Amino acid sequence: MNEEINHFAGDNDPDRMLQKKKYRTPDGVPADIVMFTLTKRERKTVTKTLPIRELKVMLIKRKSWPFAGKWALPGGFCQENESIYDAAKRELMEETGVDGGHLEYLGVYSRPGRDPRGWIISHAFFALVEEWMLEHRQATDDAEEVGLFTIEEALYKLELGFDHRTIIEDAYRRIQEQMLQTTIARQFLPRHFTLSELYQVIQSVVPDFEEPNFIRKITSTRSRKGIIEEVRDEEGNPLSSNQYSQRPAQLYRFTDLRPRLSIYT
Amino acid sequence: MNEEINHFAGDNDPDRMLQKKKYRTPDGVPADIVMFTLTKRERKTVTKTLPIRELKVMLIKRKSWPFAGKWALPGGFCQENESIYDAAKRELMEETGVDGGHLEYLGVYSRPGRDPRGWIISHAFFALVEEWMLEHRQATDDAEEVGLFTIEEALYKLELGFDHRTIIEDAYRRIQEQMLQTTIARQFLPRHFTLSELYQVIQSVVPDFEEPNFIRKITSTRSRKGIIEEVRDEEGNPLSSNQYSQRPAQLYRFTDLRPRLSIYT
DNA sequence: GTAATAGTGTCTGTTAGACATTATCGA
DNA sequence: TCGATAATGTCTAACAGACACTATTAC
Repeated sequence: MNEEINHFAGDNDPDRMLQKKKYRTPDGVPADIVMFTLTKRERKTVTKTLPIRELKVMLIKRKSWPFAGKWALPGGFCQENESIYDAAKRELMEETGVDGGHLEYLGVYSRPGRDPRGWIISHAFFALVEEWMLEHRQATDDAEEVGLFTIEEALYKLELGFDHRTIIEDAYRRIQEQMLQTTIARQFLPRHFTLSELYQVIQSVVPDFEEPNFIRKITSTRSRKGIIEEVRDEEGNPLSSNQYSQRPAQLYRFTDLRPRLSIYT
Repeated sequence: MNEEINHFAGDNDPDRMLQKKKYRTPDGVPADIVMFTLTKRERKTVTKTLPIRELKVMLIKRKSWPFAGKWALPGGFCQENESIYDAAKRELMEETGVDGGHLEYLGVYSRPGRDPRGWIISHAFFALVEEWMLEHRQATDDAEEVGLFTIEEALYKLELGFDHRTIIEDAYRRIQEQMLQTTIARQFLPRHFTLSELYQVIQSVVPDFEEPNFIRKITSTRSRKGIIEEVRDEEGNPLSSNQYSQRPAQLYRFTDLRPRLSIYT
């Protein structure tokens, strides 16, 4: 607490303060974004089937010092007239050309020496975007190379700049947690979806999620059925889709309900 | 991304960079700590009974500009040679004189104009400390007034400086979430505790947690009994305590197990 | 028909939730 | 003895988990 009191050396005039600082201040506060997307790839089979989905992370290849030639997270410096979240939103907009999507704060990375340019405190976010949103950038901005990588590639095969490997690890842990504890799965699904699609989305983010009775459980237990609901047309007939299967499957959508989880209940 | 590239204007020498920055940088990056404690008050009854527990938050009364005379969270500025977490730990140590305790990152507060001293980006933490740890400060540091308040007092009765009301709201939400989803209850309990004590601790942080069959549920269901275990002596006899009741109650301790929660399972 | 995915029937053992009952000890 | 808290008994309905079975469509 004493630091705070003395930091500005008793000067009570905010306008003159900036010239009188006694302590070193950070050299920059960027927002870095771990952009996740779920790629869809058609399977070449005879009959209808679900596309293969795979979780990917978007990285850029740096052109200048530091870490030139290495892969890193997209990011940009925060400015005085915006919050860190604003900076992240702006950055996301610049990368995708789209305003929407899920953007969530991940944490702060401030280990001394993490950035050779000086005292740079980075704020990490993760975003869930659709695959087509990333094509925007590849088309409009040819200054830097853009790549989509699986988590394994990003973590174990690529040389990453800064402490971005740590950030991606943390982001991966967090998206897995959120996938099971919230309804962010909706970000990777159309508004109406089948339960197989939902199950597949969950599994592509959390590979060891296995629930043999998934459909039964989510539709027939009082405590869980609330988070999704059947889609019906104007007359109240259930809507179904046979886009991915011979037999049509019931369509569902997420409700606004969010159950409260507890280890004790 | 372009910001990042241009930020240092192509200068590749880190030593000279600080003099050549073209953009304004933050004026300070403090760590503010929401210190929670659970006070224990003996009940004056004839027979043995559990003490009354109440969640409190520790605030200090500011002596100087800005917000002189208002209550605020304890905090201190982060220095160049430490991480934000280090700064928070240092601050916690200064306030309590103790090194341990639970300290967890809460988030960043960076709304422009939030601090009249300039561009100040605050990082909030929350800590769980024992009541006696706060007496240290009251004894050794008489420069500023220290107070322990209930959440209701802090949020609705006090005039708080900065955006600290928002921070306390967020911290309260978070500690409630963590109380139900993790085993942070252990921070407020002795190493060995009775199930009534555990139940009471949970309830004092999450008042609307009600589980009439709490004891039954936590001891007899396979999925939940793993997080705690009975305490036994060397011969394997169960240990119990009649500190708070006539009939002795079985003592338990937390295990290291942490169940994975999911809205789908 | 066959293949492929959607969805239900059925069975057993476990859990939830409510309420009554017994246990242990101090005063 | 009574009073207070700890812990178990008991009963019904709901749920979990496994596996077999039926349903709907494309080809």
